[in-house]
Amino acid sequence: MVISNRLIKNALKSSGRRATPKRLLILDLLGKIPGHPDAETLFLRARNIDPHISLATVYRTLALLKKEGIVEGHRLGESHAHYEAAGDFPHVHFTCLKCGRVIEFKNPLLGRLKSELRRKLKADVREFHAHARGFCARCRKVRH
Amino acid sequence: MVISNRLIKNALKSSGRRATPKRLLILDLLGKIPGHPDAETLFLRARNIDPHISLATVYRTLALLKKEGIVEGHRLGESHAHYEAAGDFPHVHFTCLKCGRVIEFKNPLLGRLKSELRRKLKADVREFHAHARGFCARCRKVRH
DNA sequence: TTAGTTGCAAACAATTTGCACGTTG
DNA sequence: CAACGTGCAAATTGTTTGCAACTAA
Repeated sequence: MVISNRLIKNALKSSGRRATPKRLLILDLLGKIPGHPDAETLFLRARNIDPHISLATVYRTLALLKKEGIVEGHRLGESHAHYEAAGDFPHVHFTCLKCGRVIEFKNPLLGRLKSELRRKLKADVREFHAHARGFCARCRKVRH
Repeated sequence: MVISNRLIKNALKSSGRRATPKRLLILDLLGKIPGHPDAETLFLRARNIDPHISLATVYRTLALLKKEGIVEGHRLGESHAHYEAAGDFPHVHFTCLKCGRVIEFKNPLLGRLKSELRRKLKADVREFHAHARGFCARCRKVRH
């Protein structure tokens, strides 16, 4: 999910925010790093390009982009959050308890579930996310 | 979701763990406290009954019960975890961003999604949880 | 020019851990 | 008695914040 810079600039500008190089960099990395990087990973990767960027800026940017609905944060592991560009086809995140890899599972049932939720609860659903944990096909066999 | 003490005792004993009064107390409270209490709430409630219990014990017990598959922990808000007895009919947790209340939404699509996941990924799915955030029917009208 | 942004270090909140003592089987 | 459980305080982890300096519109 890569997001065009112009779209972002407008989204930010319209709420009085600035599209600074650091913000664009973080967003760019979010589109380029495969999987679902956490704040630390984004920070390290960003520092290769902009050596003076701070972890605080990464967190502040992620918080901002989340508020704008441009990125989503999920707690895939136990402790810290992982981020991804929003707007992709709805999917379940499956985390393997042994090897740790995250598999995205796309399925139309998710979209249906979301609309059911909207309809039955008469709620304005802003975020929707499903997450599963277990042992992936590979690891379930070799689990000591 | 109340869980019988005998079941627990056996589950714990079989893995070399002891069914201590403190552990049974916490489990009992998990069944009795409505909604999805967090560790702090459980701790305060437990202290009314067993004044010497510590927060560390609550956390250690929750971790243990989670490993045994007896309770589930979810990150409903942003920061800390909420807990509930496991094994209930699968449901979505909807959190209202304004009033904060949590609504459980039961729907058969969830069960179907879980089996699809199992089947397509050939994975051993241990936990499955869906979570939504937004504005509930009441709050969406009055959102200033 | 001025409101918005950033780095740095300190603050925070939730959770975990080391250790000495208590408890259970 | 041997292994497990617990309280306490200290440590850790992930994230947020105050503030002075900086920068984009």
